[in-house]
Amino acid sequence: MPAQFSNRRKISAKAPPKLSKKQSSKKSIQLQPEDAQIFRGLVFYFLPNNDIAAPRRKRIEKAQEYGALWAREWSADVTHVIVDANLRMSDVEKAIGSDQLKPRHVIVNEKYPPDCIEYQVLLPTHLLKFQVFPGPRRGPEAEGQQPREKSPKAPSEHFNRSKIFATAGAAAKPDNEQEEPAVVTHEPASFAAVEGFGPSITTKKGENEDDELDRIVAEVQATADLPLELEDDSLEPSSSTTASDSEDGQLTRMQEKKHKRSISDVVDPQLGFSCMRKNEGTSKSKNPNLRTIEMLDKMAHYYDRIGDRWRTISYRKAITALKRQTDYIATREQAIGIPGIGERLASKVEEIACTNKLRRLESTVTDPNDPILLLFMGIYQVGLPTASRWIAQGHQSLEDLKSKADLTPNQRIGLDHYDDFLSRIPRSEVMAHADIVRRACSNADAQIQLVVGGSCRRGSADCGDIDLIITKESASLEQIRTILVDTVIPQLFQDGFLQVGLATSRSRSTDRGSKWHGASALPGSQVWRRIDLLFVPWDEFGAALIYFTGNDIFNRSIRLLASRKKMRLNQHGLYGDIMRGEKRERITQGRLLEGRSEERIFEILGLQTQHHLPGGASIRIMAYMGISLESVILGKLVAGAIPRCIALSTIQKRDVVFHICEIDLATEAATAAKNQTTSKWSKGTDQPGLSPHN
DNA sequence: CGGCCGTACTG
DNA sequence: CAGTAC
DNA sequence: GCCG
Repeated sequence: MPAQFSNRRKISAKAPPKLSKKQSSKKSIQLQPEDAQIFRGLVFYFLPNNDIAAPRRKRIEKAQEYGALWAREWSADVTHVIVDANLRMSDVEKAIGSDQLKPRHVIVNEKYPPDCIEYQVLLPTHLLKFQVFPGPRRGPEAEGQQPREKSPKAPSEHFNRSKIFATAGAAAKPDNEQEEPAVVTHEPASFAAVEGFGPSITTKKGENEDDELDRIVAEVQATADLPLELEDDSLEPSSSTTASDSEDGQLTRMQEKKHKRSISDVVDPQLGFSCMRKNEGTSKSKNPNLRTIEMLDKMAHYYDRIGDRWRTISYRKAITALKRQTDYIATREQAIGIPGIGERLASKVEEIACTNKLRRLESTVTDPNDPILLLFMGIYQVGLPTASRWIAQGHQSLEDLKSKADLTPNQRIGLDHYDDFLSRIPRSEVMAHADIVRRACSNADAQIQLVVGGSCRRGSADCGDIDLIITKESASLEQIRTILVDTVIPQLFQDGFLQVGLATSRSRSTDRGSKWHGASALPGSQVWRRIDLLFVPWDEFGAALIYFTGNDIFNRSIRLLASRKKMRLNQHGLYGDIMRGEKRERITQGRLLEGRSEERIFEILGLQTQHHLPGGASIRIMAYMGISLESVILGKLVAGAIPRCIALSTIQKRDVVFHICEIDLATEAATAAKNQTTSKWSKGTDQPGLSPHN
């Protein structure tokens, strides 16, 4: 549905017929001279979005004079939401729908346009004066909230002194500091934190689950100082200093009293949990660093937009690291200890903590093409080069692209389903899609196995797309692909489930195709979802699981780790005896070390997964980034799917987080024997790869 | 200072 | 090959 | 951007 715009320039100059009908504006708008049109290319959506009230009408007209388009209805083209002063963030969400609000949307109050006009420039949008305040009773730390200004100095000094034994409790709150409510939430929040990961995971949590969680967390605390060293630390020997330094900063008050270097020195049962339930639908993330993360995220997007790949990665790494901090990071010293955060980022973290803004960021927003670039890059199959080219060609809106730009077929589809592909998919819907595909697979071949990968497998409450890993015991890629391509996929098209194929390895070599990217829609739904199928030969299942589960940051880390160990990791397997040339370029293909077992691959890489504890229990560790597999297991644990769980905890080593699930071996063995074939967890979220390895 | 994952698909 | 995506 |  095309948006309705009201702007004389647009209508008269280009006169697309479809836009003309809403041209009810009584008096025509007097456009300012071209070079004064600071809003050119921007699309404003006002709230309330009408010109009934005289002052607002005035503002709207003014904005249009300076080149803005007024979106009469909400649409994908909207770049800015201009909110009346008496409205709050909650009103915005209510009016537009929080699922429609994307990070790329600039939300500012009514003062923004006139101020910009006054200074004849697009002002930074995050300035306090332009901010729309959070709704009533939303938690004092709700995003966009302004923490009280604090002295930049005080926290730093505090930290210098208490570095060694900085516990979270002490660290987060210098004495002279009034308690930041968000920080205090630690305890209660950490319990609630894990909620939402139950097997059914919808959005609501039952109280019984909370109770379960309480119990489990209590147990973790009870057993948290088991003597245990997972020192192997494949990375480097000198690690212990840096590692413990950074980890010390993350200890919770629970461990305050411990002095020995027992597990409690490195284990924080809450660590990592914090990122498990990020963006959980309505309930906001409780991460105390949310504000900082948002700012850094904007910087990352900025660098992405200007094509600075490596800075983008650095920022994203820092964000990942920050996300799993349970404490508010307010100072350079504190931040610099975190792996992935160096001096420069640490300074920025402190700046954000102290001033609640980032000067560097404000100096970036001024390019008027920025919002358009962002808009265009949101299209599936459109990156920076393409987006820039289009802008250079004069395209200003999605409408322009639709009618005038030359698009590849896939880009056309991406454009037609712009909102669909950019919206998040609730976990429950991901499962529903997976179930449909699974059923179709079963009909074709009962032995086919299907695992949901991607962020879903990492435990996210919602996902950007649907990743399905498809394999079959003892089957080759060719066999699996044949079943899918010849039978399952055609059937799913016929059922009306699959809508289109986007990357299907049809044109090229028919032999080695291993992926199928397309779009699907639930019966009765008009919403198209991006769905990726990965065909995996049985022997490569483990490697494929890693590839398709890790986020890209995790995959890069673990592959880098492999290459440092003269190995190579890809979606097919882990290879050894790799010879690399001058610039790390590969000389030899290497020989296959392991491909089938996810756990074995971790083990070979030195990310040991099995440890034995005194008392006959053992723990199994999977090393996914931040959030993991174990989050899924954890959900199952909560539901009692795994009996006799002794404890759960998490350890961070550099930039890898280990989630630990301690399980009573005897019970585990008995259970495993009983359900021989995975049936226990093979419902969607889970996979054989996690079963005790044999 | 130089490296920063390794691969598949499209045009 | 470049561009895009995972 | 970070890291060695």
